[in-house]
Amino acid sequence: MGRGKVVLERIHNKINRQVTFSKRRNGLLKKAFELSVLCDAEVALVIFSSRGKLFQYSSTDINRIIDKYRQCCFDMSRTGDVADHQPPQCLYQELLILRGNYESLQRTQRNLMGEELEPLSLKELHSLEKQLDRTLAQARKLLMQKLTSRIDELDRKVHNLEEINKNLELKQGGKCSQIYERSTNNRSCLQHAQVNQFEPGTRCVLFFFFFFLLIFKYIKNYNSFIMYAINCARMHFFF
Amino acid sequence: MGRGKVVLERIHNKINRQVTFSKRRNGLLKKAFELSVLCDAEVALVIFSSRGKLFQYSSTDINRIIDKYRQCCFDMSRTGDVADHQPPQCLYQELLILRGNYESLQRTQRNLMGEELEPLSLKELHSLEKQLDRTLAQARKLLMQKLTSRIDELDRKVHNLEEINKNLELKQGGKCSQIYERSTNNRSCLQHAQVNQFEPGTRCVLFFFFFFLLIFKYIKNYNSFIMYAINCARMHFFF
DNA sequence: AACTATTAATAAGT
DNA sequence: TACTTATTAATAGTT
Repeated sequence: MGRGKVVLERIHNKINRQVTFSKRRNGLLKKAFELSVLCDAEVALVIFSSRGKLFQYSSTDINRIIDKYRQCCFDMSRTGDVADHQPPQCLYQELLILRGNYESLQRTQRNLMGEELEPLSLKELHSLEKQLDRTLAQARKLLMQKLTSRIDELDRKVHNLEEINKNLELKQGGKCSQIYERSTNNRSCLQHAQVNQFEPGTRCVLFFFFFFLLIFKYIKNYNSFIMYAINCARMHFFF
Repeated sequence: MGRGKVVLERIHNKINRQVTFSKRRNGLLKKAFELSVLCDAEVALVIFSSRGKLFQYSSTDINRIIDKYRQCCFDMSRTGDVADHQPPQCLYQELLILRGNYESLQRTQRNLMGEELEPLSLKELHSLEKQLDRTLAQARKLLMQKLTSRIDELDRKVHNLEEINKNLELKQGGKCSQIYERSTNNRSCLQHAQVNQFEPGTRCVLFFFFFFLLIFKYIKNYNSFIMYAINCARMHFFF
C-alpha cells in the first residue's frame, strides 16, 4: 500500500521516519480498536516513539489487562514445559505476595496495639499476653539501663563540676562557698540516702510502699487485675 | 479491504468472528512489528481472545516497556494539569509505596516484639512501654472476661447436670447419692468460698498473698523491676 | 496536512 | 485451517 514496496528496515531519513511513524501509529491504534470491537477481544497497545513519547490504546482498563497478562505468564511458567525463562520477571507476583504479607502484618500489628482482640481465641490471647509481657519486660529493662547510665553520666558531670568549683574556691577565697556547700549536700543525699541506713522493719515498710507505688503506676487497670487475682486464687486453691 | 464494507460492531456469527479475529490479530501483530522496525519505536501489544487466549508482541522486553509506561503515567499525573485521573493506576507505584510501608511496619513490629530496641531514644522507648502496657491491660481484661464467661458457662452446665442427677436419684433411690453429694460439696466451695466470709485482718492478709502471687507470676523480671522501683523511689523522694 | 497511486489487508467464498 | 479473489483500507511518495 503506497507507491512502491517498502523494505523492512529502519527508515534512515528522519523526517520520513517521523511521518511514517505518525501514519502507521494511527493505523495500528485504529486496527487495535477495530479488533477489540469486532472480535470481542481485550487489546492493550503501548507505543513509545524513538524520542520517548507515549501513545496507548486499551480496550479495557490497561492495568487489568497487564495483571491478566502477568497472571497468564505466571500460569504458563508453572504449567508449561520449562521453568527456565523469565527469572527476573513477575514484579506482579512480588506485589501480590507483598500485599498478602502486608495485610497479615497489619493484623498482627493491630493486635499488638490492643485492637481487634475480640476474635482471638483464648489460646491466641494468652500467647499474645505472654509476648507482650516479655517485650514489656525487655523494654523496661532497657529503659532502666538507659536511665541509670544517664544518671551515672550526670553524676560524673556533677562530680567534675564540684572539683572545678572547689579549685575556684581555693583560688578566690570564700566567695563561692555557699553555692559549693549546697551542691555537696545534694550530692551526699544522692549518694548515701540509701535503704541500708534504715532499720530492717522500716526498710521493709519503705520497700512495700515504693513497690506498691510502682505497681499502681504501671498496672493502671488494677481493678480488673485484682478481680483476676481473686479469681485465679479461687481456681488454684479451692479446686 | 475485503468484499464489502464492515460495520464497526461485534460480529454476531461465532465462526465468522473467530476467523476475523485470527486474520486481524495476525495483521495487527505484523503491523506492530513493522512499526517498531521501520520507525525505531518501542511497541508492546497484548491481545486476549474472547476465550482468554493470550497473544503478544513486544519490540523489546515487555516488562521494561510496562515499567516505562507506568513511570510515564506517574510523571504525567504529577506534572500534568489535573490530578483527578487514574486513582487506581500505576501498580508499580503501589509496589514502591507498599515496599516502603511494609519495611516501616516491620520495624515497628520488631520493636513491639522486643527486638532492636537498642537504637530507640528514651522518649521512644517510654512511649513503647506505655503502648505495651495499655495493650497488655486490654489483653488481660479481655482474657479475664473470656475466662469468667467460660466459668459461668461451665457453672451452668454443672448446675443442670446436678438437677438431672437429683431427679435420677429421686427416681432410683439411694444408688447415686454418694456421687451427688461430692458434686454439691464442690459446688458450694466454688460459690461460697469468697473473701467476705473471713475476718477483715485475714481478708487483708489473703488479699496480699494472692496479689503477690499474681505479681510474681506476671512480672517475671521482678529483680530489675524492684531495682527500678528503688531507683524511682530515690528519684521521687530524695531529689 | 492533503492527495493519489499503489500496495496490503482481509471478507466472503471454496 | 488454508487458499482464492474481489474489494476495501492503509499508506508511500508527492504536492
